[in-house]
Amino acid sequence: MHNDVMSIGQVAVLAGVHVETIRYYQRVGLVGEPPRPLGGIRHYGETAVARLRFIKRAQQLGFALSEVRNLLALDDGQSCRETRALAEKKLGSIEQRLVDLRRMQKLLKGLIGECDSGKRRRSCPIIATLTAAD
Amino acid sequence: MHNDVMSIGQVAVLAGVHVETIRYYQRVGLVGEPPRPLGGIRHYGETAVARLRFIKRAQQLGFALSEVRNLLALDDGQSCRETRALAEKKLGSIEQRLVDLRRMQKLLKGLIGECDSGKRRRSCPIIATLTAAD
DNA sequence: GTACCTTCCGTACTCGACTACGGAGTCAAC
DNA sequence: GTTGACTCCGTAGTCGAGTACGGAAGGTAC
Repeated sequence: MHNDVMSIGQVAVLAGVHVETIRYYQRVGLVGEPPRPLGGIRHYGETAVARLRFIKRAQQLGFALSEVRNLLALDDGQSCRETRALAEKKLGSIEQRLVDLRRMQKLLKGLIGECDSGKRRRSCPIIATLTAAD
Repeated sequence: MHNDVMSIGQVAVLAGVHVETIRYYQRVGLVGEPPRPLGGIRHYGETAVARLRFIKRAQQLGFALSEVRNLLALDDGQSCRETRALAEKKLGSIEQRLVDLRRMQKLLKGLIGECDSGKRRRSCPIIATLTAAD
């Protein structure tokens, strides 16, 4: 370990992803494939692990792979303004999603509360709301 | 309109969905297909519109079609307890999603703030964080 | 009666991020 | 020298909720 002659399986373990995921990233060009030494097995280094971790972290922040691709292009760390712009765009979409989810949460909570209050004896308020003519 | 001899297109307009969506729901058994009068065109009634609206409303509350299917089975409005249980389960998953998104929001905000503070001159804090060895 | 719109029906495709499968080759251990 | 694990590679399938396509038949307006 910690050298430059790792197999794809070792890289996968270190990066915390499945081998198939690495292959998939290679297919879509998110990570490169090291040359294959004459019909042998490809050797990977620490940088491969680092790149995979980068991808996984970005995903955890909510970035899609297509966006991660852009982030990787800014990997030199010199283009802070572009990176910041991507982050702000993502933050905006997350906040929109939060708004939507909070609305759903509120509605559902209200409906569940109505069930509890037992005002409408005859029919379930949730079903009644879903069925409402308007 | 407002009768029981509507075409699928009229139903679609009234329910606010695409014709293809109705067909799709028919395929997956979410809504039924009225009989086809001898090679002619199927007639739909108000109940079809109501059912589609029910589905759309449930979706807006965050229910997946597979869950809507369960809700539809409780459509008599008599099984308030089961309905309530489904709503609470959904509420729970929405709240989990809210937790996740708030975490992302916080992290992203922090990173963007670091960009602004300009503490780290040399490299973009966002990239640096994504790249971090640990 | 014909041009045009809609319906009917089946099949296939979309997106995103993988996961599964299968056969062949490679490598290390025993 | 063979077993068994791992790698390589291509193709195909998964999930959810539709969307697209295309040909045939039904219905309507002029």
